[in-house]
Amino acid sequence: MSSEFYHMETLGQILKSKRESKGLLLRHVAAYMDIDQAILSKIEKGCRKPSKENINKLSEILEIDRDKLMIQFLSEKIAYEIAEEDCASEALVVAEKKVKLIKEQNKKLI
Amino acid sequence: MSSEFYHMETLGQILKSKRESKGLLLRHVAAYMDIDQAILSKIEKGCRKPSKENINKLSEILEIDRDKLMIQFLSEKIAYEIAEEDCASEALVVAEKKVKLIKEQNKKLI
DNA sequence: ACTATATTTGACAAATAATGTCAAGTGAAT
DNA sequence: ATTCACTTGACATTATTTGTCAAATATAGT
Repeated sequence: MSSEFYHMETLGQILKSKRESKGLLLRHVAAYMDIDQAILSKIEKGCRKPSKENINKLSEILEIDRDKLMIQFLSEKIAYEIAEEDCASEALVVAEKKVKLIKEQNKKLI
Repeated sequence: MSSEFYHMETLGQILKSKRESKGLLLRHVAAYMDIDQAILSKIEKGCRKPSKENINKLSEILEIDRDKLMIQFLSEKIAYEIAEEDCASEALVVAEKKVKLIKEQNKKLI
């Protein structure tokens, strides 16, 4: 039933497998991103959160759709933040409504 | 169409209206919570995030269902964090899947 | 096993953000 | 004008995040 999610890739796994499939070393990618390779290693290992700029650079050099990476990044961050709460799922449903509302309001301002 | 959300109350509004309907002053509630009343004022104004302990105390003294407050709190935090992203809604859908997965895995560990 | 190279890890400092405290400020009611 | 409730901003303190570096570990070739 939940088996479809069992092998859900983490952001780090996506990044690492893509980097390796392109034959790039940590230092190549880190140099392009202008960060220490230790940080990139930790991002791949999931011990460190990438910044948005990191995400942008990674999507460029690894040729991964930026939205795909960003969705991965945001969803991991959110899930990690709230998973311990019993009402986590309900909060997400309400959050979706709020996001839609905020977006509509932003539209009107343009 | 989105009018049902138009008057969606914020956490601060819920807290303030409930406090006032109970005839409590900021300093009463703040004393019970063991925080400076300036902080409580900012929480009601939305300029300050309450801690989980704050939420617990508030739900007690204002007699608001703790889950209702927590959902309000978490959903606001999440929506605020990601609303600027185009892929915010998609991220929330993925986050829900991840939360469910994490919860199932936690069950198995018990 | 030795070497060279790639990756991972931990310690530490620096920068940034969250939090608490306080006093001055605003506004409404008397 | 005084009082009371609330709000705001400045400031210090504390916690968290971030960057840097070197040592440790793993991996592959010989």
